Amino acid sequence: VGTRRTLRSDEARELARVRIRATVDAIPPGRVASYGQVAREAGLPGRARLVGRVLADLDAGSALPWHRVVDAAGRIPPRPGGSAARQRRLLAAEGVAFDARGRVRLARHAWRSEEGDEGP
DNA sequence: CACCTGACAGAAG
DNA sequence: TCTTCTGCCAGGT
Repeated sequence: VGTRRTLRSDEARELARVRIRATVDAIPPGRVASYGQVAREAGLPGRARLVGRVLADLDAGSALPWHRVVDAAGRIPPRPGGSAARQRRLLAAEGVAFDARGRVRLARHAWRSEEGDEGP
């Protein structure tokens, strides 16, 4: 192997990304998870921003359900690119309900990795 | 190499 | 409920 000095950290970073993508992919339809939650589920507590980076790097054709990731309060902050509207549409299509303020009703749609896909 | 930005979160006031 | 501040850390300039 030619360049082995950064191999270790590169591998670690790649592993983190893979785990994050796998976690997002595990969020069932009609449910949402926060960035922080995804990070924790992926075994990377406190690294919500990394989750954001990974999602931001996804290519348009990705099959990952990125729209099921919202912020800790169920909000979908306006992002450059206008993906917020698309996200709302995708979530609504899955039956996700929003409150008057435009926040996802976490009480009904928060993902619980432990349980199946049943809600309150 | 220093410095800044960002698909975040949690504590504090 | 909102603002400010601190933690975290990968990437870019």
